[in-house]
Order: sequence, then C-alpha cells, then structure tokens
Amino acid sequence: MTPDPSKPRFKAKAVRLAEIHAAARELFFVKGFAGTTMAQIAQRAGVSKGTVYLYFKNKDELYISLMMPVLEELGRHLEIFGRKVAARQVPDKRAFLDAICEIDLRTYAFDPDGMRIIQAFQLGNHFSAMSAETIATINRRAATNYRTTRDILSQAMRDGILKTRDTVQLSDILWSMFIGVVQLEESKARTTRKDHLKETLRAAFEVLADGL
Amino acid sequence: MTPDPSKPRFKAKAVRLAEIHAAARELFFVKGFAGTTMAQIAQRAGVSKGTVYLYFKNKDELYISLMMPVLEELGRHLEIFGRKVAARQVPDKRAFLDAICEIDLRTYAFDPDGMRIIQAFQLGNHFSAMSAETIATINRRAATNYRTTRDILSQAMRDGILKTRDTVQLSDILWSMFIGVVQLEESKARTTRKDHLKETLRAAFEVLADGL
Amino acid sequence: MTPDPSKPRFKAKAVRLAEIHAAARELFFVKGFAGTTMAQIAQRAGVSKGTVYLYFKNKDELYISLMMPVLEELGRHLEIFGRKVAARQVPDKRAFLDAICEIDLRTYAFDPDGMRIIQAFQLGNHFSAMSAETIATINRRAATNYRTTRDILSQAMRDGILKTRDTVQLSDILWSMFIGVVQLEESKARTTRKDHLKETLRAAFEVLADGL
Amino acid sequence: MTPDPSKPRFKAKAVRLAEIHAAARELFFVKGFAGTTMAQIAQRAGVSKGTVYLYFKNKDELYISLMMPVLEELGRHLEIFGRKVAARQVPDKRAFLDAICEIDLRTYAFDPDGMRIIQAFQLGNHFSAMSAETIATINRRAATNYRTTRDILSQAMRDGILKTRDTVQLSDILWSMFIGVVQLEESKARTTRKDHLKETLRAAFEVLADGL
DNA sequence: CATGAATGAGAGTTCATTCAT
DNA sequence: AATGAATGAACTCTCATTCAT
Repeated sequence: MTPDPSKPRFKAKAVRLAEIHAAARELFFVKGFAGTTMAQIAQRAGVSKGTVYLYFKNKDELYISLMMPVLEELGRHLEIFGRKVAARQVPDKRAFLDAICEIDLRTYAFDPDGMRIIQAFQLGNHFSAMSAETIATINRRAATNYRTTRDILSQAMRDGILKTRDTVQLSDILWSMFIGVVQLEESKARTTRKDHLKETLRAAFEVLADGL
Repeated sequence: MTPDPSKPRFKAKAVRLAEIHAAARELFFVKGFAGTTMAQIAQRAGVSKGTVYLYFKNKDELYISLMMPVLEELGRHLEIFGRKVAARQVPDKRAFLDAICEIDLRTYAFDPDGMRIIQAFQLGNHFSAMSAETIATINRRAATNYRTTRDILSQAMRDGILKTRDTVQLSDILWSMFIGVVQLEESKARTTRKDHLKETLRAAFEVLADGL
Repeated sequence: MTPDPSKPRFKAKAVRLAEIHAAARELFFVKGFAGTTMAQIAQRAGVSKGTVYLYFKNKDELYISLMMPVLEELGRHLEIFGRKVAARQVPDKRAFLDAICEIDLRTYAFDPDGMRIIQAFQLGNHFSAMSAETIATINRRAATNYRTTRDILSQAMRDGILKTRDTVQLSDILWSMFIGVVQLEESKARTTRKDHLKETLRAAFEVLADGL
Repeated sequence: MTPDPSKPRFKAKAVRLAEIHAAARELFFVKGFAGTTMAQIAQRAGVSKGTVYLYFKNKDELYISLMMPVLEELGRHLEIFGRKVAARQVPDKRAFLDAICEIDLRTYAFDPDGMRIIQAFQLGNHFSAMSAETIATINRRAATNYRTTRDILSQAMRDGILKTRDTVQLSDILWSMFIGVVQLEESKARTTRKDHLKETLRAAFEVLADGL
C-alpha cells in the first residue's frame, strides 16, 4: 500500500505512458492509423484496453500525442542553430543549408513514425473527430517552429549569408522540400526496401544551396 | 439511402458514374479514405448503396479510380513535353524547369482533390484496408510516369540542357518539391484561406533552376 | 409480330422453363440453396434476372418446383409396381424388396439434385419464407406416394409375400433406409469422390429382406 | 440488440456461453444455418451482437460448436460399447443391435437439435457459406466415430456375433437407418405432433437384427 | 415477353469506448 | 489505478426483388 519511495508514483505513470507511446508508434507505423486497433496497442504495451484510456482520451489523442515530441525536438535543434547563426558561426549559404538539412535528418531520425504522423496531420485527413483543443495545441507548437525558422532566415539575410528574399516563401520551400522528400522516399522504401532518404535530401539541399 | 424520387430513375451509365465519382472525390477529400463511408458516397451521389457497387467492385476500386485520371493527365503532359525535349525545342534549363513547373500546376488544377488523394495514398495510411492488387495497380501507373520523367531528364542531359546528374535523384527532387509544396500550401490555405500554391511552387522551381 | 406457327408460344414457354429449371438444378446441387444466386441461375439459363421472375414467383418457389418432378416420377413407379403386386406378379419378399430398391434407385437417378432438395425440404430448413400454398402442394403430392406405398404393402401382406405388420411403420422404415443411405453416401461422395450409393442401398435392402 | 438492463451485466463465462449456445441451437433448429442471423442469436441470448463474437470467432464456429458435443457424446457411447464387445459381454446379434439402437437413441436424446444440425450439415446445403477449415474439423470428428464403429463391427464378426461382412457397408447401413428414421419421424412430428421416433427406430433395428 | 439498372433491407463482422468490479 | 467483458454503432458488401423501358 505504501508506495515504494524508490519508484515514485509519477515515475511509474511516466513509464506506463512511454510504454503505450512506444507500442502505439510501432503499430501505427507498420499498419497505419485505421489499421491499428486499441486492443493491439494495449497488448503490445502490456496493459489492458481500459488502461490505455486512462492515459489517453481516445485513439485520436493518442495518435496526435505522438507528434509533439518530434515538433519539440525540431524546435530544440532550430533554437540551437539560431544561436549559432546569431553568433556568426555559420560562414556561408552552403554551410547554412547543410545545417538545415542535418536538422531535418536528425529530426526525422529522432522519430520517423512521428514524422509521418505530422504529415498525415498536415494533409488534414481523419481528424474530424479530433478536439479543437488538441488541434490548437499542435498548431501552436508548429507555429513556434515556423517563427523560429523565419527569424533565423532573417538573421542570415541581414548577415549576407543568404540573398535577401521573402522569408515566408523561403521557409516554405525548405520545409516543402523536407516533407516532400520524406514522403516520396518512404513511399519508395515501402516497396523497394531501400532507404535513400539521406542521399536524396542532401542532394536536394545542395541544389537549393546553389540556387539561392 | 433513399434517392430523390424527383430524379429520373435511369440515367446514362457515364452520367451515373460521373456523379458517383464527384461525390466520392469530395468526401474522400474532406474525410479521407477511412473516414468516408460508401453510404455517404451513395447518398451524396443520389443513388442507393447497391448502385455504387454496380459501378465499382468495392471501396478500393472507387478510391483508385479517382487517382488514375490524375496520374494519366500527368503522364500525357510528360509525354508531350518529352517529345518537345526530343525535338530540341527547349532552349535552356530555365525553360526546362519552367515547363516542369507548369506541368505540375496543370496536373494539380486538373483535379486538386484527386491530387490530394494521391498524396494520402503515397503517405500510406490506408494500406491495411486496401487490397494488394489495388495498390499494385496504382504503383504501376505511377512507375510509368516516373520512367517517363527519367527519360526526359536523360535526354536533357544528353543535350546539355541540364548538367549530367543522377536522373533518379533529380526526378525525386522535382517530384518531392511538387508534393511538398502542395501539401504545405494546402495545409496553410485551410487555416488562412489564402492560396499561395502557384507563387511558392514557381519560386521553388526558380531556385532549383538556378541551382542545377 | 405474327408468332411463328411452327414454334407455338406455349412450347417456347415450356422450353424456357426447362432451361431455367436445368440451370437452377445444377447450381443448387453444386453450391446449395443459399450459395446460389438468382443472377447465376439467370445467366446460366441464358435469360435475364427479370425473366426468371416471370416464370417463378421467387427463389423458394423455384427451389421447391424442382422436387415435384421427382415426387411424380416416384409416384409413377410406385403405381406401376402396385399394379404388378395386385396382379400377383411378385413371387416373394426378396423380389418385392428388390423392386422397391430399384424404384428408389431409379427415382434417385432420375434427378439426384431434386432428390436432395426433397431431403432438405423434409429436414425443414430455410423454408420459413415459403408460401403455405407451395408447402401444401408438395405435401399433398408426398402424401399420395405415401398412401400408395402403404396400399402396396397391405396387398403384399394379404398375399403372404410379407409377414403381417404395421404398414405405417414398415413404409417408414423403407423410406428412412432410402433417404438415410442417400444422405450418407452423398456426403461421403462429396469428400471421397467415390459413389457407393447403389451397392450400399442394395446391401441394405437385402438385409431388410432377410429380416422381414 | 439492447440487452435487458435488469440482468446483471457480467456473468460467469460458462453461463454466458451456455446461454448463447442455447439460443443458437433453438434458432438453427427452427430456421437453419442460413436462415438464422447472429443478431437473432444475440437477442435471444440476451446479449449484444458483439458479445457473441467474444465467445465465437464467427458464425461457422458457433454452428460447429453445436454439433461437436453430439459427435463426442456418440463417440463416448461407442467407446464404452466397444469395450463391452471386446470383453465378450455381448451375447448375440440381437443384443448387439439393441445396444447400437440405444446408443443412437441416447445420442439423439442428449441433444435433438444438435443432432438435426448434424444432419443439415451432412446434407451439405451450407457449404459455400462455411470455411473449409470448419468443414474439415467436423469431418475429422465424424471420421473418428466412424472408425470406432467399424472396429466394433470387426470385433463382433471375429467373435461370431455377426456374420462376416463388409464393415464399411454395414456401418453405413446402421448409420443410414438412424439418420433416415430421425429425419422422417421429425418431419412427421412437425405436422402430426406425434413422436414415433423410438418405436420406429427400434422396429427398424429389429428387422435389421433378423436380417443380419 | 423480356430486360437489367436500381433498389434497400439486412447480412456478418469489427472495434472504439465504457464501466462494474 | 487497473481490468476486460460487454456494448452497439458503424462498417463493407450482397442479393432477392422490382419496374421503367
């Protein structure tokens, strides 16, 4: 009855949550949103169905919750890079775009399944049943990253690393390239079992670097 | 379920089919594959559920039938452009990429909903609910376009319009840019109600042209 | 417009009916009642679905109509045999039971599918949707055969061919043996692809002959 | 669909299962396999449709689960009798056939509906609606009983209780007599409301005993 | 007479969600 | 906090039957 002080309750709760998260991520990745059942997630997480509902209001919330860490990871990298740019530690556009490319790759590597969920979310499917609050939470986080990106671009233009341009348009192009390559290469990987994501993304950013 | 009795009961097959197509497109666009029911499609098309199955073997077939025209439209444009390239009617890389950009825009304009369905498909979220045969059919058609694109790129490189490069990688970059921009701009348009797709895509292809 | 006198209308009608009958019989035999669709029957008969409904009120009636000829065939054989018994042309119980056995076999051979339909009907399944009138028609015909059988048995007992016994019970035993063997041997034939119906039925009737 | 709220929501698994079994048996008996719906079964059992699927994988499994106990009951009786025969405790053919007859009657009494379901199955009318695996499971169990019967007959012949004969044929005759009488008497009972099954079956086996 | 497009009720089955324990 | 039996709405798909032509 007395909770083991070496294993505080909130810790156990966090562990449970992480286990469910992990189970959900793997299954959603392999079988997609519709193809994954709450029962499967519960089983893989080693808990009962009811317990999953103790941690997540419903399937949508669980799905969505998987993308927050990715957005936060991306935000962390962007901020670090922002500080580097502000400190004039980025010599030229080549290094600049290289860095962006590596941030994208690291974000992807951090959680490929989560990344795909972000894309599905951006595509706007299945989420009619999602609570407005959840959608707003996600959008707020995404907007923050977006703003950070534009701030970095502004700084780079002020410093002459990049030619002066519309920062909105440029950040759109960079993000589009990222998600476009991720989508295409994942799609190809699903049938060919070969993963060319890194090479293609790097090649793409090289072309962009030359063009900017 | 109950169709409007004021409508004539019998219609030209092509008309019925078009009505079902239109209804399906709109619904799949808004609610996604899994989120759309055959009953909804039937109701919106003004026919009974059974009638939908008279025209399409199952939900999969109906879904794929919506992307095929888009893939075919894209294929037509690519072939026309391919003949132009073969006839040396494309002077330089700027004109070349302009043309690709216009093909993308025209394909998108031909059927934006269909285009989005292609993306949702490429993202792979319905896979478990779709027969392997259906998936294969689409992939075959997509592969054809893919090959055509690479052939065009090869020709352009032989003619010195483009620097010699890996055609697989380059066609991936071009397609990724396209779908990335479409996804991002549609996502933004959904909340801001402003459509910047054309400008962003053209800007993106300009950068690419400069970089190649 | 003027009907061809060499091919009178009622003849054509009978042919159509026979074609539908034949198609239905084959399909019901192979795929069972529930497994056969009206569309399949129509297609095999070379007519449209609507036409089948011109000749048969519904699927049940069509199914049921297939057993009438069998009951009539059985009735014809019984009457012929009855006249033979009345004319003292059957010497002993062995010959008597031999004759019954051959009647059964000939009835079965006349239309095995129809025979099976009779059994399904007797088993009482699926016919909740059948019109009382149809059921009554069948039962009337069956009752006639039943009465004929008992009359024959009475006559045979009066003539000392068979020991005096309860005719109801005896006719039940004979019919039970017949349908029991048919059911078992068909069931076995379905998996072993070997047809031992004749041998088994003859052996069974020999045993019965010895026991009576 | 909606269960009686006055009933306790949770029940012992075995009780629930028995309730569903009972409901299914009654309905399959009256309306046949195809004529019975899962919804009807659920309603009669006082549970929701989903609950039925909690206990049985599908309609097939539920159906077969109803015959298995009967086949097993028959198997038990046969084995007991087999041991008696092996121990020379059966004096003559009359006692032998009496015993078989009583086994049949007891098996029938154990579950008349289940017995009828076996017959419907043997008649083969649901085959297209039933998975090959399900069919095989039943056939395997039936084959076991069949083999036991033949072993018993062989032993009886070795002991001179029965005249030497083809055991396959003889077991077929005995089983045919049983199912034939069951089918006929049930059919008659349905209209006359008089049950002569026992008498008819005993009379039939007496005749067979005399004939063997 | 004949057609076959259209119907629509209803089948089996799944699964997110609830709630008594 | 955790369970999992139970729910029931919703799904895809079938098919006997009708009826305008």
